Parts: sequence; C-alpha cells; structure tokens
Amino acid sequence: MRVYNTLFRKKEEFLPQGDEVKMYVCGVTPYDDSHIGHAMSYVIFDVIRRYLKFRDYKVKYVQNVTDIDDKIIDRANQRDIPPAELAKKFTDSYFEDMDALNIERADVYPKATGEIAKIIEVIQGLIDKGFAYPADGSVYFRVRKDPDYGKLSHRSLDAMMAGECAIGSEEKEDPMDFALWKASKPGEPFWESPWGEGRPGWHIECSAMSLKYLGEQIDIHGGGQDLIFPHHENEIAQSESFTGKKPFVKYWLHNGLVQLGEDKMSKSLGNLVTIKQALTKYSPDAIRIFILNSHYRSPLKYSEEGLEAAVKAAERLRRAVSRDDSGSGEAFDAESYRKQFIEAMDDDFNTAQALAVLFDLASAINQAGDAGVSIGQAQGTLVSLAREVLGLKLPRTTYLELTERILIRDTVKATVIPDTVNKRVSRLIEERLKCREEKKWQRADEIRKKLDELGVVLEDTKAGTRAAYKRAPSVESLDSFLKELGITL
RNA sequence: GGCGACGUAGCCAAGUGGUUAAGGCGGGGGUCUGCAAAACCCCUAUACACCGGUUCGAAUCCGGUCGUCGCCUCCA
Repeated sequence: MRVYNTLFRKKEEFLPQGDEVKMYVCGVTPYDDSHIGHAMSYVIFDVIRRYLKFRDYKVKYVQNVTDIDDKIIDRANQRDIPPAELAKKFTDSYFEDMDALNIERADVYPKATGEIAKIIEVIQGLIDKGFAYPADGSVYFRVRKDPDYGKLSHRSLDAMMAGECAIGSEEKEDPMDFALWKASKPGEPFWESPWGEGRPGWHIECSAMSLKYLGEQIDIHGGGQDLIFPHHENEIAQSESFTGKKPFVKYWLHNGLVQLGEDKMSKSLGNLVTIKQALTKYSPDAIRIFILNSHYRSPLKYSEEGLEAAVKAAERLRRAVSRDDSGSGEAFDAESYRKQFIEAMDDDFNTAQALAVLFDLASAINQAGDAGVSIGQAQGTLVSLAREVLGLKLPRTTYLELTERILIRDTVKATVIPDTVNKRVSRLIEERLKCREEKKWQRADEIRKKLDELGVVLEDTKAGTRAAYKRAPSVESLDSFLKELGITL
C-alpha cells in the first residue's frame, strides 16, 4: 500500500509503527451546520479507515471537537445563549450528518473543554523546556526555537515574514509566535491555569489529545489542505518539542477542498451548501459517490449536475446488485474485479479508479445475468466492496408483493409508504394491467404517466409490474386521479 | 510578493514514458417491449491549455507562456 505524504510530497510505502494504526483527523468547530466540505473530508477519512480495516489493520481513530474558540463565543453572543449550549447544538448536528452519510464513528471524540488538564500539562512542559513563554496571562510558542518549523508546509519563517505581515500582539517576542493559551477577556468562558484565567489556543488541543489517546508518535494525521498551515505545522512544533520525539506523525494526509463556483466553500466566505441541504435532494450514496469519484487530494467542484450524475450512478450499482439471479450453470467469477479494486485502493486510495472497477463489475454482472449465467456470487462481491470499503448503503431492492402480479419497492430514503398509499397505487396498477390485457394502451399509458408524475415509476417485467417510489405520493392526489378515471377502491 | 496545485471528450473525472487514453453523466443509433422503463450492443477526444526542449518514443519528464484555484489570517 502506498500513501501520499504531505511531509515529503511523495507517495510512500505504508508501514505503521505498531500493531495498531494510530489515526487522528482534525474535527470540527461546532458553531454552525457542517457543509459539503466537511462531508468530503470525513467521507474520505472514513473510507481510508474502512480500507485499512479491510486490509486487516487494527485502527484506532481519534477525532477532536473544538468546542471552545472565538467563533463559538461570537456566535453564542449573537444568539444570546451560552457558548457551551451552541457548541452542543452543532456538535449534535454534526453527528446527525455523519450518521446520515454512513460515516463510522471514531473511537474517541475528545472535546477541547474536556481536556483542559492535559492541555495545561503540555503547555507547562513546553514552558519548562524553553519552547514557550507566558506573557500577559497568555502563553505563546517560540517558533524560532524550533529548527524544523515550516517542514510540513515547506516554508521558512523568513519567507513568511517577508511576505505578509504576521499579525502580532505586542506581548509576543516574535510576530510568528502563536498562542497556546489565551487570557480570557471579561465575559468570556475561562478555565483556571497557572497563568491565570483563560482558554486553550486552537492548535494545542490536537497535540494534547493525540498524545493522550494515541501516544507520542502516531501513524496518520489527516485533515483538509487548509489546515496544513498554520494548524498542522504548529501541531508538529508543539508535539515534537514537548516529547522530544520525531516524527510526531509518520504520514500526513490532506484532502483537497470543495469549491463552489470559483471559490473554496467555506464558512468564512459564506458560500456553502450544508450537508442537511444536500441530503434533502440527494441520497447519502449519491453524495459519497460524488465525493469518491475524484481523487481525494484534488479540489472538488460542487455542482448540481455532478450530484445528479452521482444519483444515476448509485442507481446503476443498486440495480446491478438487486437484479434477480435466475441464472444457472457455472457462477460468474468476480475475483479479477476484486483484485483490481484492491490494486486501485492500494495506490493512495484511488477511489475514482476503484469505483470505475465497480461500474465495470456491475456491467459484467448485467451481461452475465442477461446471458443466464449465475451472478449471485459476483453481486455479493460488488456489495461487500461497496459497503465495507466505500461505505455505500446500496440498498438491495426488496419487492413487496401487493398481489401476485404487482411488486412494489421503496427506494425513498427512510420513508415508509403508508398502507393507504400502497392500496391506492396498487389499485391503479391493477387497473393498468387490466387495460393492457384488453389492449387499451392509451389508458394504460395514461396511468403509467400519471403515476410517474406522482413519484411512482413502473416497469413491466416477466415477473409482473414493478413499482418503485421515487417519493411518496399524497393520498389526495391519488384519490383525485382515481376519481378522474372513475375507479372506486 | 513567497509557497503549492491544477488545466484530459458536451459535463464530471482516472491515467503521470511505450499496445485501440478508465469510469460516471449526457447525446445518437440498434436489440428487447404493445409502447415504455431497465438491461444489452454499436457510435460519441482526428495526440490530453499553448509554445519549445529531452527521448527511439510524452497527456505523462524539463523550461517558458496563458488561465484557474489553494495556503501565507479563522476554516475540513
């Protein structure tokens, strides 16, 4: 397995340091609903973790929640609620989104506010070693003290200084020094510390948590490319200075950023689509396919067309695994596809390539099925790779037998079609079947067309008419159509 | 200004030195069907931004040009 390491800007053989892969991914600051950019990052690291497990690695996955920072305080003040309440609300919202997207929960989700003791311990250690200094109730990291500073983002302090002005508070020794502990202003939440009342800086929590939950040296640290500098650079400085052990992280993995139009989708630019908004229009599978269909290190352009294409693509896979296996004789062997899939994923998690293999397999399954070859085993391979590794749900169609000739399936996400609706729909389908027998094609087609408009798609097969709900029609609309046709239930 | 990434068919997007340039969506034709839908078959890039170079050979390496984006401040 090869992975691209931001630290060396090249792909390297993946060799974890111990029996268990230690994986840390930067989590959210919960002051608003999560957007598609978050979806991209967490879907990707979910797939990476799933794939590691698929390849028989044990994985311990930690993700932080930055539940105290300036943004949270500002937003809470705007809404006139306590910062903790705001953070709780959007942390819950985050988990709802993650669950909806079928992202497996991390092993631990430490919160900044829950790790103050460890944070203080690390800061004190850095002061003791001369890497940090208190000033005016705050504590800063002395970047000039760390000779490696800049190794991840590949920039030098002097170059950074020469470029833009680093914004410095007067009490800093060097404008590039960053805060480990921030003295609290009046009215802000605070915790007691050896340096007075205050709260942790943003970067220190990740160093503290990863140290506490994963140890001094970890295998994978992930996040969006926008975190490379300064966040991850600072984490390295803190952790390696504190423990004296290098490297803090063996493989740094960064995903590309989602763009909306020409710009990066971000909270600060305000050009975002939330996960909740996207989920009202697109299935979780479609969203995952949209994300996984391009390489994780490339920027992803958000587009409705892209999502629509992904909806169709998801449907294609779902149909291939759902079709009846009426074949006989020797089974279709999907082993070569499985190998290709693994080969693709082994190469820096090339999910686009891996998906292409699954589409090829779907195609092969359809061909084999049409030819009367047994496809059950191949369908099993497709389903297991898609579900286990890519985290797709790929619900196998189940047909509800309303009558012996009418089969209804429900593809509407988490929607239970009420009996009242099923009853009316099946009555209409019965009517259409009758019309077809009597060769009243016009009336039959009218029923099919109207049902389609109401959200029910019909397909005539040898086994009978199959009905799929795209969405649940209202009883009223069905009743009015029944009345129009002069049919009583 | 410094650092980095990208520019492949109508759209999205793999491929990063060598047979006919993946896959998805869309489009055209056909098989099946009463008609559809689904599925299947065929077609849909005259060399991959442009220019120059290295090489027996480049979309793939090097240099330049143009364009787009990201980071350098909070951000997945």
